[in-house]
Amino acid sequence: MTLPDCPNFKSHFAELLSHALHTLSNTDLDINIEFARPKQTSHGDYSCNLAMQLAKPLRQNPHTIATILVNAMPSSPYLEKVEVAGAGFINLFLTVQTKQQFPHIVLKKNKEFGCGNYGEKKKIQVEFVSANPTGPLHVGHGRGAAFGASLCNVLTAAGFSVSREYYVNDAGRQMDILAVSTWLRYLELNGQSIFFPTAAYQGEYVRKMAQLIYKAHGNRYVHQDKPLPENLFGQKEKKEVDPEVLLDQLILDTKNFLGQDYTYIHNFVLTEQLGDCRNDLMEFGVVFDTWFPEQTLFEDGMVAHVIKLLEQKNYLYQQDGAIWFRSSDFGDEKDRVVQRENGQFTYFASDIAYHLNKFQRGFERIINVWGADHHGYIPRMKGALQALALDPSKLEIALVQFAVLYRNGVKAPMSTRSGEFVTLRELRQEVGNDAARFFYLLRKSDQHLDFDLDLAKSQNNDNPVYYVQYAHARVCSVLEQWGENSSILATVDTALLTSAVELSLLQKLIDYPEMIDVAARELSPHLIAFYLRELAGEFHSYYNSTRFLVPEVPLRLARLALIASVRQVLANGLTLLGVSAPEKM
RNA sequence: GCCUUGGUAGCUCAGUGGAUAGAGCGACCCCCUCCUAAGGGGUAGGUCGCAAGUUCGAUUCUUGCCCAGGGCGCCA
Repeated sequence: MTLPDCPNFKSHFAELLSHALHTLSNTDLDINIEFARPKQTSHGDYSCNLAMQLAKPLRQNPHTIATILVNAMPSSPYLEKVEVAGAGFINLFLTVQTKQQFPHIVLKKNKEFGCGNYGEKKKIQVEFVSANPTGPLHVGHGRGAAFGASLCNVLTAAGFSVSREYYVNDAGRQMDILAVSTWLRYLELNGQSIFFPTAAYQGEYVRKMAQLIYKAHGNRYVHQDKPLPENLFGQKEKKEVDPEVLLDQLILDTKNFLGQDYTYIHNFVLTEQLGDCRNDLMEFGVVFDTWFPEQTLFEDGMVAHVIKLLEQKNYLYQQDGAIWFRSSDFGDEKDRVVQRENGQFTYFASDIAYHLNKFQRGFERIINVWGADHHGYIPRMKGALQALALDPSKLEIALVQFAVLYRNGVKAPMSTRSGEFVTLRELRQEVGNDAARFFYLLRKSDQHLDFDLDLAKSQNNDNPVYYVQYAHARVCSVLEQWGENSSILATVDTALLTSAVELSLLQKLIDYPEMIDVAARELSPHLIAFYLRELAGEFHSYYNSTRFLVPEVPLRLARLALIASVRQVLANGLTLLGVSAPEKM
């Protein structure tokens, strides 16, 4: 017997049971027929609780129903037997021959094994990271990057046409604060004794940018011909003065003072930080199809357009000098400002324009990967979409919790503005890209991640990533010692794979495509990391219990075909996670 | 106060409306004349936060409570 393709056993069995159900009852029972993978092998390869679900509506005991269903089930070439057990479980056992086909399927499909058609080539956009270019990426951003990149890989494998996007906040107040901070440091380099506000960016990288400007242009941006604004000097931060208000005043002063030169400083720091960010992510194996600058939304009038639209639909009003959007009409707790009293549009305003733009680009699904601290932002964004008569269900938000860092058992500060944080680059250098990527995905994205830096940095050999990679390297080593062309393994006889550990390993291979499918449906790339650890574990057991390079040629070939399949699946999974699959360790 | 996410082994965390709740680390005991010991096998370790409810069945769903993280800006 050969399997034509990679069958979806669960849906196949569901059809069989559905057929049986129809012969049993005329009533239209709307029951989802689901299968579980029992922990105990004596409970079969798949088990179904359909009979228990039917017990109440049919008013019969589940065991009787199960027996009737099993007798009415059409036969399947894949099934060895079907048993009724326990309280009324229907347990299905695959034939050994069916399982033994899988090395052939895996080795024939190679990199394609696990790919599915759930996505039906639909266009889907995933926006992630999108950190403000106001400083180096920190380990929190790293989590979003690792999650987003792997999610995109999984969605691609599941058959979507994925577009990866980074939204660049190059137009906001934070960029102004960075530009001013840099200019102040630059003034210091020029011997000016000025006051540096605590609310400005304190990081060392700001001084470095100031030095770059100083080296290239000397005192060009001091504008010695006129006195510096008074606000730069002697401003003790008094308690009654809001430091943010002070900062806004400083931005205004700086813009007025520098005139056209302000644009130079602003663009310089933006280019520097964005370039740094891009390189950092590239080294981390995270690439984007589109870098979308917020600035363009202002330049091409999109923001003005969207404000006008909302105004026409009467969703805006003026109060306290600002313009508000009626997001509370759409379930938000309160209305939100779109234009500040000082005339500046808020981040929210340009974000509405951005999302209108996303919808206009024709994506069937739009996924935003946000830090969980933005969860309160969701109702107003969806509200804005509704106000614009766009379908809010097309927009899905995947929340990623920030990583909370611990150093020497103490929570490490993670503020970009204060300049105290562990950067993604530092983390990558200390634990390596592979370990960092894997570590991030070893827990659910929407869960808090307690990241003990000392442990992570010292972990190295204990890190689960090496466990998985080692399994891959071991297979490579065995195949190398075997020394023949492994392409012949795709067609060798596998009927000699009969031990418990071999059958369990075969079943694990069978599970892979379904695991990918679930990971895509649930936007959960962490499932891959868990799967790989289990597969590697079963392989290591196999390795220790069974010798592969045995003298008997047919047995040797069968076992090599199995471990070559394991290697392929490990490599495929690691690729989705953005982790390398080394041939030697 | 409101929103949100958690509370599962000593620690870090998976998992599931089903059958005997798992892994890694840590502890203890074994296994290299043998394809890489970055490995394997075993032992110990649990009131699945507490209490009600729904259900044939709840650690899983609902509600309440306790504890903890995060969010509640004319920042992004």
